[in-house]
Amino acid sequence: MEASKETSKRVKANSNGADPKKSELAREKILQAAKEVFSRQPYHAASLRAIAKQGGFDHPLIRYYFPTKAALFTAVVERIVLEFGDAHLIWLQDLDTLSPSQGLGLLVDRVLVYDRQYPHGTCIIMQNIAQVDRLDALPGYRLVPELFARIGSSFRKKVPLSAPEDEIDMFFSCLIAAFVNFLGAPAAHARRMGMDPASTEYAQWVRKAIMAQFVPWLGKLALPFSTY
Amino acid sequence: MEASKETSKRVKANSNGADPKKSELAREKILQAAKEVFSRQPYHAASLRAIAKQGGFDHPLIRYYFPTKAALFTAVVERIVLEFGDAHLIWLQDLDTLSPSQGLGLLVDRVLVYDRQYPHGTCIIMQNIAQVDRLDALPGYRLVPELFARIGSSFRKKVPLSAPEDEIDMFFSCLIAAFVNFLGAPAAHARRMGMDPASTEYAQWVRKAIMAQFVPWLGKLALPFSTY
DNA sequence: AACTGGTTTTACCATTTGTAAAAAAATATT
DNA sequence: AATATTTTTTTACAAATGGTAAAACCAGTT
Repeated sequence: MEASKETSKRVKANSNGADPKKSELAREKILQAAKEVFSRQPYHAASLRAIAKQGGFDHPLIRYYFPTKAALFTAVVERIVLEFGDAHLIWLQDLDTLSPSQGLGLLVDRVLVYDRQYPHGTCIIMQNIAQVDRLDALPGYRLVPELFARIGSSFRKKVPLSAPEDEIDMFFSCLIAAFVNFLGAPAAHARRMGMDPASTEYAQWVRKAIMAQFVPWLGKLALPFSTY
Repeated sequence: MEASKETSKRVKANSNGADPKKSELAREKILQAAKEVFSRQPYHAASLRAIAKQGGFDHPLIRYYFPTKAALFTAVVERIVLEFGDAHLIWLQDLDTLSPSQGLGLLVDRVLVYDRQYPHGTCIIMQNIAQVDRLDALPGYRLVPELFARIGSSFRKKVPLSAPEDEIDMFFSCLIAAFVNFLGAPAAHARRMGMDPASTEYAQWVRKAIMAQFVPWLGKLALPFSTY
């Protein structure tokens, strides 16, 4: 019997006494393969067969766990948005006591470490970001702007700045755009300087670039009477 | 008889006495429709039929002027790269006598005016930039990194700075990335602030954002003994 | 050993895609 | 006006895609 509803299958797998490993593992295997492929190609260019080949299974297996391609992509986006949703809270911890340079440096380091471990998130976002004005063509992708909005309000809360709200929003927009750009399309920038997009050399380049762009600006936004 | 070679048709159209308008106009009409569609969708998601519908003709007409979809996309990319290749020389004129703030301001204004008149270039670049590590899948797209490299060396020549070459390259990479990002995917950023991506309000936002990010940095890179 | 449930594969379908050739229409040439 | 040439449309096709159903497989249970 096939899993028509999102949860019914998992419930079933859990309910039949034995460990739910088999089904859960297969679902995970599919999600992982999809993540891989969707991070290399935009939604419409990625095919279910390519995902199946990537994961070493046959493409109708996908349908057993996800009713449509749209549902699979949505699940992938949900996953990475959840991961970012947890991670960004940690990224922003304990920055308020630091100087602009120290604080932003710590933030960048945290993001870079995260991106090394989970490199797919930014890539999937970047692959499809130019299509955000057609959200109907990108199932589930509306979660991405929503995520950015949430990270934005976290940022405003956890990094209190004295500047007017507009300017802080602008700063944040540019910062997150830079991260998505440099981490989500590393080849576009690394190749220009003859670097390997996956190298630590490039990661250090990104660090330096973001610091150079944003530290002076952040300094201007920071509380003038704050004691670092 | 069909135009197999790129130029043979045009030559023929020119050679038969009368004005070459008909053929040239049709070719232009197709290129224009393709530009429109390719600026809304990445290469693989855009179909020849969608382009034909956009231009109000039947899709096999495309093949009469362009042997394949790849050739059409290449022609579009060649076109926008040529346009940028002319335009960027003007953008960079007479900046060297200005202060970082004045010079960058003028540059940004020039780019914004250009982008308002030719909004497709940055969009087409942005739609496909995340696939730049698979140039075999994007016919003609290699011209884009090549263009960026050329603009980069123009920048270094026309805007002489005292900083080490690495830093200037880094500055330029970030600047062009910001332009491509903000102008090539305007909806992604404008919507976040509740703006219309095509509005002058958003254009002014982009101006302010780029100035805030890059003026202080440029100040550090500028010749310390230069007289503005 | 036979059965039962969940899981995976095989085979297939309708649609869309890029491409192709031939027919039709429009234009130019004599 | 009749013919030749160029341009456009009609029609068709093979490949790839998302989706579907049925068969095969596999693990426990009886």
